[in-house]
Amino acid sequence: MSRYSFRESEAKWQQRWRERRSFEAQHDPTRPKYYVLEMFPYPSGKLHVGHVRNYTMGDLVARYRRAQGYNVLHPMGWDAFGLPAENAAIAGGIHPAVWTAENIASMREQLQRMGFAYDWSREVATCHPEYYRHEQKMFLDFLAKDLAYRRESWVNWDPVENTVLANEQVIEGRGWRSGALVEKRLLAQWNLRITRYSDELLEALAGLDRWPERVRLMQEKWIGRSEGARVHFALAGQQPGGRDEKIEVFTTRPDTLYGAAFLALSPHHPLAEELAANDPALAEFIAECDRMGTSEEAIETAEKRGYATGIEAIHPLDPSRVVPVYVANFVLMEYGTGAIFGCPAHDQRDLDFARKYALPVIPVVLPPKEDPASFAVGDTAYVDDGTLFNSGFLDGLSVPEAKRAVGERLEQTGAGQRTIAYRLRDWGVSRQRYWGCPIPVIHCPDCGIVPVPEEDLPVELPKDVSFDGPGNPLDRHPTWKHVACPYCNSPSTRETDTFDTFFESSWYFLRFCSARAPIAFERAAAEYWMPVDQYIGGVEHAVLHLLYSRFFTRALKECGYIDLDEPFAGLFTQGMVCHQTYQNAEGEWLFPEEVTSDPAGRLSDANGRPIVAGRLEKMSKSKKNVVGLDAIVETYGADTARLYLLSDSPPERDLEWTDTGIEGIWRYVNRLWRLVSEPAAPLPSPGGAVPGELSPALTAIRRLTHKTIAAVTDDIDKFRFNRAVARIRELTNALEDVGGDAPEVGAVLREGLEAVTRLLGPMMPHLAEEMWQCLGHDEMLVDVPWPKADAELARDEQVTIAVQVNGKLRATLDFPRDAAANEVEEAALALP
RNA sequence: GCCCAGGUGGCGGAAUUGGUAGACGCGCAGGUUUCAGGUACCUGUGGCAGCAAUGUCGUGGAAGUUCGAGUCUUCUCCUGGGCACCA
Repeated sequence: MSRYSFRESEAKWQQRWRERRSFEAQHDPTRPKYYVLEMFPYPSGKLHVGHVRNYTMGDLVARYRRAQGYNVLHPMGWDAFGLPAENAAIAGGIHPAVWTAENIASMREQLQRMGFAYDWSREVATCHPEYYRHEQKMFLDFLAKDLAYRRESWVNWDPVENTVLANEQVIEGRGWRSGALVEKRLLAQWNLRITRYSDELLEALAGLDRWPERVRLMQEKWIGRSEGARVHFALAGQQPGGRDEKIEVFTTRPDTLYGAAFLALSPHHPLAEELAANDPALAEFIAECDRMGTSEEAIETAEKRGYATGIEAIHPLDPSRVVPVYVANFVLMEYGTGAIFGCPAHDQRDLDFARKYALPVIPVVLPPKEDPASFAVGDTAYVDDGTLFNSGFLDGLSVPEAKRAVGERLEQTGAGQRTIAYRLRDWGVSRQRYWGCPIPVIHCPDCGIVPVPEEDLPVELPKDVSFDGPGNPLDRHPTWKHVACPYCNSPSTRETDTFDTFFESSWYFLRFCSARAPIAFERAAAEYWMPVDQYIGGVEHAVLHLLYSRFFTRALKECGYIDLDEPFAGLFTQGMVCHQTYQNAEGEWLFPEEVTSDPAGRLSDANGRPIVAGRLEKMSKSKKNVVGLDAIVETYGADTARLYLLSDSPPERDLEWTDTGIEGIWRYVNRLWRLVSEPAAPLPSPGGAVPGELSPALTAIRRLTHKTIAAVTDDIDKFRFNRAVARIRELTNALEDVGGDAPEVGAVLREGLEAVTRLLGPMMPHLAEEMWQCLGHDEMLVDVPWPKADAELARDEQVTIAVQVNGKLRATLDFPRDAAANEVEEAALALP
């Protein structure tokens, strides 16, 4: 009994594919294209099985579409800028460029050993000037179109990484990478005007019908559109400086305007800051608000607090009424106008505030079936629809009607206008780090901030930097930042901030279309290949990379690079790979190989101390539940690892890595190999027809073969890879029972074996090539088209009908497919 | 708090439109091979009762629609994920 020798086989076929350049994509507008892309990795050092699961799915799609006749583009590259390289430099004295290059080399080697069908001629690494020079040019174009601007603003400061984070990178008040509590700082920052496309990015989500609903929903929430109105409140009486001041508030409930009991300003509202200049108590209150904003616990337990400024504002619809103006800790400067009006009766937070400061609670929306004379709001604000009352000209209207009526009135009187507010903020892209793309601008004492002229690009990172001081090494570099102003020649300094690394990943899919072009990308190539037909990656990028890329594509369109809105037509978000975790009594994590199990299932470490098996968690170095890819490939080969990653769980769900699971696949691999290398019946030469007259058993095999082809094709189309694998195994099991000397046995067996081989091709490409060759074919399987099921053969001649009485199965009856209904009924009724 | 997704054997998971629940695999049990263990191969495997044919119970829980519900409806519990002083 021979074992499949994956070592020789995998190396052999990888070399053949490379020699024949099987996977190099050619721009050919006469052929239908298919662009498959997996989110490119950060070159952290080693590939882990989570990466491999992602790329195995992408490779399956790429090879499948290729077999279907598409001109497939399936590239790979490296998201090569980022902090770990810089941290390695600080810790180990190795230059980020060297560290990154070494990691890329070893990860490329690992990918190639997996046999992925990448077009390596298009490989890119974002840290090369040949790559990032193009995004410097893009940035200059963005500046010209006012899509990029610099502004002093409150930013999220990560005290561990010593850099700024975008809102999207702050998760529960902590840096998305470092996990450190984020602080607020006022800094001059470069921003990209993503908010220009707020509405478009939101509207277009509806058209992304091959995206997971979940991701679209998350982006929708992130953009956070809300319709409302801006309302102007004039200040009453004597004003500071005697000026005619107004406070502009934003509200989504203009219908409740008559219920207004107070105005509240953000602590950073210009008026609040102005008042604080002459009011030490207010200044102290504002300082207090700033202090508590940062700690997580403070946000959790923060009570709604306000400071009464003593100022009053005139009600815009009823000049006889005035409301007090507070500065309040719960009003955000960044959302709406930084000021609100409070309607305690119909907003819970406003109600809490009003109760605390003894403000009036005036109900203006009457719930259905309530008596206007007796209705009162207790501890719970009434937020639903009803009939307006206590509201002048609005009385009797429903909430939507009142919103419209107030909007119209405000616009007539000039006291406000209807508007739309978004949660989405502009994207701050400045990072105070070395290992990123330099922002191509120069600070000139005479001309101000000026762009680097295009002919001076790229602005390259200096190689001779030191990491032994605090802050940004670029800033400390002795010469790099000192330049003459390109416009007036005055001694000037370069911008030392670099781009957020999401800048690079926002357009790499375009670069792949013409990866060696002297420009960012050739328009014709990009318009042929784009959009990406199938994008595959982790759901953790649902609002980061995926939103930035959608924005970037639109920004590039506005700058005339390409006529395209959406970069990714199809998106699939795969689950994580998890593994059991192990902890000892001290709570220290152990590697799986450090844990042994006795016959009773008790776990212990090498010294016999007891070990507790923890929950399944995403593989991570800190929890030591990682599985080394090299060891797996060394023991079982790439194909076995690939099939395991496809077979055990639905691709969108998390997968638990188990050693016994991969051993099961390894047994299957050997069974397959035996099935073709030692066939149970003499096989006819390839290409022969299967005889028409067959025994019922052989007919059943043929039927299963064609049913399997149809079902697997459908399953792959729908990303049900685990089911596709199960179907192929079912057919394999059936073929193992086939045997005999009659010539038609061999013919049926060959048909089945060839189907199994071709269906497995995109999953286990090396083994499938080996099987295909063993079956006597000269051409490579990679060039063989996808099999087609014969619909006639796949159809059942006999159907089994269940007979149920009161929902309980009592008998089953077999009928020919075209049996008449009454015939079946009669037979059923004839049963005892 | 709000919004999603999901609860099916010991485990991962299958189950077109409501129509034979548990495909495929892991594990487990018995067997063959082996000096032995492991490997490999074969057979069996939802629970309960029974030698068996078979009966009966079974898709988180409760109710409902239906000849018939894992699938549809309502309520509820649990798990995972996302968002959150958003005016």
